[in-house]
Amino acid sequence: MTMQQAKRKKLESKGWKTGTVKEFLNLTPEEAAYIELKLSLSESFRQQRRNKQLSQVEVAKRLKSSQSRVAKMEANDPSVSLDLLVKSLLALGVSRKDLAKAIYE
Amino acid sequence: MTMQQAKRKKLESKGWKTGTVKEFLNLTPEEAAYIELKLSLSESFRQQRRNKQLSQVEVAKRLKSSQSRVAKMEANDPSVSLDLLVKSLLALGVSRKDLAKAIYE
DNA sequence: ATAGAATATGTCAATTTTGACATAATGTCA
DNA sequence: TGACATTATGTCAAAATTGACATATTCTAT
Repeated sequence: MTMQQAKRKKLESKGWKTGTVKEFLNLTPEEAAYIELKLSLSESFRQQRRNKQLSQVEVAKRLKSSQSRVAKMEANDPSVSLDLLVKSLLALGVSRKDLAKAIYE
Repeated sequence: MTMQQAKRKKLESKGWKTGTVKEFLNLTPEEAAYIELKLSLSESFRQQRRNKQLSQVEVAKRLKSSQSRVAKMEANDPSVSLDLLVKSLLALGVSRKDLAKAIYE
């Protein structure tokens, strides 16, 4: 399985249906970068939450959000903004440095 | 002039009126981090545009946005999202690596 | 000083994102 | 198995963000 196929599968498995975001392989570089960026943050967020042994309900309370929105953040749902992901990571205590790290990989 | 005073002035001079974002010095660490983050991206954006010798009108065309919105991005207006800033930077050709760099400083 | 370019600011309807809710699906453990 | 916790998915009204427009202000030449 190539790297591109892996990424594609990862996206398709979530809200980013093939038809919605067009074909992943056809995305312009910046579109692709944006989506991958969100994916990275989404994964970082779940990781942070799990490291802290918190349920989605508990995290939601901290963020003054809801369990369903937290689930969507972690599912990389298209309705979730970068703003929300970044604010949430910061709220979980992630430093700006770690954020930068999460963004670049 | 302390560092905090400098930052405060920078924020107050723009849309982030003292009453709106409360007192800068009273912000929680994550609120402060979020605002500073946007400020960094906003500055990076202007820098990118100037390096490319583009007017706001020209950049707006590339981004399929408007001059006024570009001005607001650079003014770090509260109505501008992280999403917009990040998408715009990517559209100007900034790599994910450089983005991470811009975020951490 | 004055024209014209560039940038800033205010407003608004349309679009997007939000928390919340209901409910379904999955996981866990006795 | 079955109760119970956790996570996922769909929907929606409220809130936030958007591009666009008008207009004001600032900058840059001559």
